[in-house]
Amino acid sequence: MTELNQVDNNALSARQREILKIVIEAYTEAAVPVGSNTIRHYGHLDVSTATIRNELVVLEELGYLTQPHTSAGRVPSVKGYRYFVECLMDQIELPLAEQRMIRHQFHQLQLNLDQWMRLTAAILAHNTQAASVITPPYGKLIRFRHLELISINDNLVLLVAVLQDGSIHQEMLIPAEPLVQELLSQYANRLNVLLAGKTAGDVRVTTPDEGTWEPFESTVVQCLADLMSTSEANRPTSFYTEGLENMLLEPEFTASEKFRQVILMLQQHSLLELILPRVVDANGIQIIIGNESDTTQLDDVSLVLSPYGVHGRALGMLGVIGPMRMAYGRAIGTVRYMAQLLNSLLNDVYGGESLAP
Amino acid sequence: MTELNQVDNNALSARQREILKIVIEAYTEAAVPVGSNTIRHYGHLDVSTATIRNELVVLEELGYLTQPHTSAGRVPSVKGYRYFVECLMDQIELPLAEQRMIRHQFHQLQLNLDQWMRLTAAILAHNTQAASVITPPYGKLIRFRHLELISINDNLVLLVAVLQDGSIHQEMLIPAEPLVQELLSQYANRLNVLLAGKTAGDVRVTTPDEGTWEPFESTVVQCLADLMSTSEANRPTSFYTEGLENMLLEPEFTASEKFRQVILMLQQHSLLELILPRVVDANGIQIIIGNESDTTQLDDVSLVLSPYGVHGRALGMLGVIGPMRMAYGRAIGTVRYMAQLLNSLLNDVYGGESLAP
DNA sequence: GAATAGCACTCTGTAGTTTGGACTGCTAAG
DNA sequence: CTTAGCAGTCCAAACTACAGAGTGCTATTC
Repeated sequence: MTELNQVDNNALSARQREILKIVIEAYTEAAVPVGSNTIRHYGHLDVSTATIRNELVVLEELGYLTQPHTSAGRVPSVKGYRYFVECLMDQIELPLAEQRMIRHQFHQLQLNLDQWMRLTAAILAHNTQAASVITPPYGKLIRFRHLELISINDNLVLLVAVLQDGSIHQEMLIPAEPLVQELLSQYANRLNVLLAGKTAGDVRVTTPDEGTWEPFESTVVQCLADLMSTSEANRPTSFYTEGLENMLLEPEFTASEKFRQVILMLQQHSLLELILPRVVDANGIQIIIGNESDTTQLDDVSLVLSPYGVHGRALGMLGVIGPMRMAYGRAIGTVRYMAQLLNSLLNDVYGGESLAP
Repeated sequence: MTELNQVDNNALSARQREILKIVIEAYTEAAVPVGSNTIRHYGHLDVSTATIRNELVVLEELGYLTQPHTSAGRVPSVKGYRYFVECLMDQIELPLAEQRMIRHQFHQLQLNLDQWMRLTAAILAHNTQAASVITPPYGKLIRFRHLELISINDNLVLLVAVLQDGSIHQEMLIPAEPLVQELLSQYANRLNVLLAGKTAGDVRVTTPDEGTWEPFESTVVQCLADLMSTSEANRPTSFYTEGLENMLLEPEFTASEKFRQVILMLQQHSLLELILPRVVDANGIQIIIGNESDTTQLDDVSLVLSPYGVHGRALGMLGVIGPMRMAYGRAIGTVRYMAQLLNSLLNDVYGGESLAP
């Protein structure tokens, strides 16, 4: 058995894996470097501390652990965390009672994506004691579905556009001359027929069956096309965050400079530019630990993120941001459940065939 | 001259005012208790430090200054700041060049309240190096203006409602049985005629001229009334914040616990419940310094807030949150300008007579 | 050869002490 | 009223001493 493990130089023995797991779990709890004594008592390991120390040296040489200084305990490295989440971690599913409670909270809401997102953010933050993040779902190649033109006053028209990913957009337009509601409704009808099911590009080049657009119709088409391409430009303009205050409770962030980087990153939306595409293109949960991302801004945090949405049509991202020593098991369980829940909610609502191209 | 001041025991002599002003300005800059020596050089005061010290004792006895400990310099008290903003402060108007630049940024946006609010928050935060806050404007007694019903799919109808304060609301409804768009449009027309100009309460009790509502019409009326009363419940559900990271740069917030309180307060929306009514009911800029508010959560910060909106119809709040030693002059100048700017933008758009009841 | 007991060594964090400096308040003189 | 001078207070930074936690190594046991 043991020999088998030693054939492959990079493989860890069962005992080494056990020790690595204990180090990570203990460090996650206490945020203090873990020494051989702690390890021995934590997991009822029946070997002496000297033996454990020998193994620690090996684990350190292999890069799974680091030592802040001689004569301190060990701290997991990024490589250590990575190995942990891939091979050692106990998968935690959200307890059924909790699942039921969460579903209950959702059923008390109306059919409003915004409210769903807020609740999701709140639950994620509360459940993981970390900061949470959620973007709205956005489509890749969105088709037009329906528009309305509403006269607000003589100088102002409200354009409401519904796209096939279920998103709703509103924009104010200023007509060159006052237009009565009746005329606006005519325009809307004509446009609805002509543009139905078209993509942004097609919308832009559409012309009427005969004659040309009225000036205001041109404005509307132009605005609609812009709005659709922006939506496609794979960057939701906003996202919700909750639970930032949780991070301030962690010892590694009381130093405030690291925390400041996190806040900055959230406010600059660099998360969206850098991480979102990666999460949405993957399928399943993405775990990004410390410097595995390409930004130094994220060097001191870990992310557990999942795509969600109506598959093939509109995808968003949700997840949590926490210290590298976050409770990955719990975080993953919660993120996975929330993503599934939103998936099914969205599919119930927007998933009917009638939305298909 | 001097005697005149001394007649009233509570009035400060010109020199005392000068000294108080210097203390506050120096403390605002350096965040370090201010001693008699600093005062002498800061303002080219032509008296000895001993004289200044005598005056400091008086100012302290009157409650304008405090001493962190014997043999430290003086720090302004809440009363001191209050006197400063009311009597001593140099009013700063935003430089014209800056005003122009800001207007320019706004003109590049579309007619979209959301975008205006974001830009405002960004400008406020950047300009004052503090955190900024802005709520949407909300009405007190809102009247119905227009609605549209849009069929999303067989089981889903989108209700878009425009109210007379210019706000737009959307809600998803599930009809008991599938309804075609044509029928929905009929419903919408009928409702638009019957409900035009009504308040939430009136909407709720409206019945058709003859017969009764169709079941789905009832649903719509119900939903509309709910939505309008929520809007009136004088609590915007959301607001924007920017520049939180600025606060972390201030020495008083690196201690993180105070900062945590600020974040908590923002996320719990207690700002809305506690402060918003007070700001909106007042007219003009409100300055709240430290414990002048009723929440201990705000004890360590100051707020400079202003109402904005279409007067008598829809009001919101905007402003900044910073340390008590914030640069009040600059903050007030910026807040005032942004409020005026939004006022005029909103009035241009929503202010036409056609919106009047 | 793997596991272990024992021991010397290293490093940190904390508590106690010292010292320099920045102020103040008071007093007496201008 | 103003000011120079001075003694006294308090803090913050620097230094020292020390206990505690933990390691790595070596000699020994199984």
